[in-house]
Amino acid sequence: MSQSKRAELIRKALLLFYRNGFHATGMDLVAKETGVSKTSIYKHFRTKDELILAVLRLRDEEFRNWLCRRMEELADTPQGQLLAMFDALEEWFLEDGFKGCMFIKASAEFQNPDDAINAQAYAHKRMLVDHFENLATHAGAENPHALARQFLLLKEGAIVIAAMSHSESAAREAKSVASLLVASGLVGTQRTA
Amino acid sequence: MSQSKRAELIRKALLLFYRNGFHATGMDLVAKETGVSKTSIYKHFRTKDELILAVLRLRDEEFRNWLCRRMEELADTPQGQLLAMFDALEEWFLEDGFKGCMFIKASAEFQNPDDAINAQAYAHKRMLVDHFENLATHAGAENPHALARQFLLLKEGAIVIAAMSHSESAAREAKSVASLLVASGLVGTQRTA
DNA sequence: GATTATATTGACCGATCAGTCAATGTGAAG
DNA sequence: CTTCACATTGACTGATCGGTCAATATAATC
Repeated sequence: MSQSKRAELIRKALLLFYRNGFHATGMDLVAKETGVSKTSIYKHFRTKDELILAVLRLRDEEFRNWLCRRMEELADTPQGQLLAMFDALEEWFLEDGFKGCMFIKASAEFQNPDDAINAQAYAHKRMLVDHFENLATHAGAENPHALARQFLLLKEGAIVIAAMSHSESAAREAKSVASLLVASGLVGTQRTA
Repeated sequence: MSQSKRAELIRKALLLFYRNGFHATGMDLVAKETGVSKTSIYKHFRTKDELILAVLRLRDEEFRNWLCRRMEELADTPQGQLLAMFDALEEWFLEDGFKGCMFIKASAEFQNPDDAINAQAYAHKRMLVDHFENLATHAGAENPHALARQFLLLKEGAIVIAAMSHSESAAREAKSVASLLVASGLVGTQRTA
């Protein structure tokens, strides 16, 4: 199987898992939708869980790339980019087919802490918070780590509520809280940039 | 089937669904664990979805009762009770067997907005936010509705992160943000109570 | 105690689950 | 053109899925 074929298989599997859920999506459906026989799929992924892990790797790369890029495009200062995250989230919430965060859902369906899927889902969040902390540091925050964790809190809350309420308004609500945090945590540093 | 037997069945089913997930928990397991034959179960619940709805009704009642009661026990002013929610959440996160929010997980596993399970999961959140809004009103908040929505945001974010990280620290982080919100949204009203 | 209505049951249904295997197709080396 | 290594396949496995049914146990009525 060529590299591109494999990538396309993972991408199509991602859509199926994202739309229908992990347990609710059978490998027969994955085979039918991708046009690749189940035997071939199992030649490249020893188990369904391994396919899910590959899907999560792709999603992690694509989502973090998209979010970080969008934050950079929407603002040109560290604190501006932090706040712009919620504008990017709002765009995401408004997309057709938005169905919440794939990692939250993966963690919810595979709750065992020893499960590789569970661990990888959380790893995605840790990488995000690391990025936030970098930005917070460059923004001159008093406590970059704490600020980053608070931003993660707001981001996850907004995603969950957006998915459950089928509305994008949580993005703006989260941003208003985030603005307050930035104003409060950057006291004494450049706040007008 | 007596009322108590039925209630016990729902309670045991709740534990199974909470621990293993909805799709991942088969009705055969429910029958085995409750000691009630599958046929009897289906005499009282026409489908698995109806059993899940009954489970969610029980969970909604128990969880909201517990949270509201705990908030009242931990503080005696409206704004104190709002903030005490995060102390209550921390207690919950520290409980053995804490596995996140059942309604978030139900919404994640049944994503179709037309699905009764999806609707009922969100209804739970709306009832919570109504309670928050009541408290915010009595606390003299400038914009009780907005404050309530922000509290929901923080609560859901804290739950998701606590479940994913297998740690209770998100409760305190959320409370620190909430304190800032209360201090900022109650300007001009009694703030020392 | 006989009769009737209701609960409950184990066995069973077709469909689907994750995963496998013998057989076939395919492309490169000789 | 042959051979050989490998990729791909449809058909199949036993287990489990949600849900049903004829038969049995139970309890109330007369």
